[in-house]
Amino acid sequence: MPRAGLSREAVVRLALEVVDDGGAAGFAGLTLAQVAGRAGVATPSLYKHVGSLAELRREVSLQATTELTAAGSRATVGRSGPDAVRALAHAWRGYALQHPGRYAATQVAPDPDDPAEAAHRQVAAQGVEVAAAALRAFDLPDDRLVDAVRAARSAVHGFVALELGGGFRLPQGVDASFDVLLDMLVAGITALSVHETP
Amino acid sequence: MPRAGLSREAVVRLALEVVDDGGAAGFAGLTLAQVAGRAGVATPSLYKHVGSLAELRREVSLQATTELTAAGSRATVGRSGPDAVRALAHAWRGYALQHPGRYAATQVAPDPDDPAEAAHRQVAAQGVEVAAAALRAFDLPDDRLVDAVRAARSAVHGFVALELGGGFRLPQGVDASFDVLLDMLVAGITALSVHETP
DNA sequence: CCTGAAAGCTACGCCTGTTAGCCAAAAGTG
DNA sequence: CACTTTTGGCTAACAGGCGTAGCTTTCAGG
Repeated sequence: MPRAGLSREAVVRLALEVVDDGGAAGFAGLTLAQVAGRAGVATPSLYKHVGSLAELRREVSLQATTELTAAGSRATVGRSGPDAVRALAHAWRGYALQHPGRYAATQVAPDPDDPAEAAHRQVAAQGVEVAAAALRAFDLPDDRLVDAVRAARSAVHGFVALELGGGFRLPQGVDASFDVLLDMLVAGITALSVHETP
Repeated sequence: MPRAGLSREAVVRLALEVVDDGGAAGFAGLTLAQVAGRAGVATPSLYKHVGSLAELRREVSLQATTELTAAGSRATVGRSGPDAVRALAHAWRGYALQHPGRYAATQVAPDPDDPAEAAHRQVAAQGVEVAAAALRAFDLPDDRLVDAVRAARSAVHGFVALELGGGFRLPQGVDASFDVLLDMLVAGITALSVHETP
């Protein structure tokens, strides 16, 4: 009986394939049996490379969050102000539409206390950092910056979540609605900065 | 052996208890075994009242959606314009914070084709109707109204989803951030109506 | 070449949901 | 009141999930 030549990285890669193939429910439907099936291996064999299903899910989540952060960072380099906000939002939505399963994995917040999730917390913080940097040109004070980042994340995540969940019945005009939402967001952030000048 | 005196309604009620006790993950963690445990009954006995776990979940989802729609409707009677938008948003968030499990149940969109989910589709449509009515005073044309409703749902749902999921690390200022988000939303919808006057 | 670690495997336990079939309790009927 | 039918429980069993224990085989290093 020859070996399959698995490794921790290979198992995570196969898990990502399973998540990708499962659509928006791919992350919730991730199962060790499916990963083992793709690897051509019996399920318990995976435990030689991964501690548990929960750990594998954390690994997938970390990978997806890293990708999402990178996409946001890539989209905003060389941009500032409203341009940066729109580019960031489109990058987020684009990632979510292209990788619905991975995007769902992105939305599990890491446990603030678990030391095993330190890396996860760090990359999540980097993502917020990217958003904050995109808003730098608005010159907001710290507490308003927090409000603005939260508003941006809420607007985009809410839209994408509803879109992926089938919450928008009329398929037409979804892109246009997103642009309208971004208009509101940009105008709102701009107003925030204006009101701050004494 | 005495009977437990169950009924379909009683099973759904117990399922709602399980969902409530499970926090934000209560809906995902709903299990027939837990419901049976609360009813003091063996798991297979539930099948005399409910066709499957999926059907029970649909029932819970229908109930929760009905409640959320009612809360929105109650909050907006006698209000219009920005006042109505804010009241609706606060009603949505209030329901989500008070009943995180049921709110999660609210977010599963009914299958557009399944005839068994006709009631679910109807009450979901009523919820959108309530939102559209709250925006009536802005006098938006139809396509802009769709954009505005989507923006409102996206902003509030996104905020609540991140809040419940632990996405906001700093516990302070969350209420204030929500109010800032609503300021942006109201201003954005107002701007939509202004731009429409030729 | 030999030894030991690593990577597979099977078997098992416990948890889900679900179906089948049995039996007693309740409800309807002459 | 007695009898029959329906109904709401039960146990047994199966499939499929995660996870553990222990065995065997492969591979790498001395």
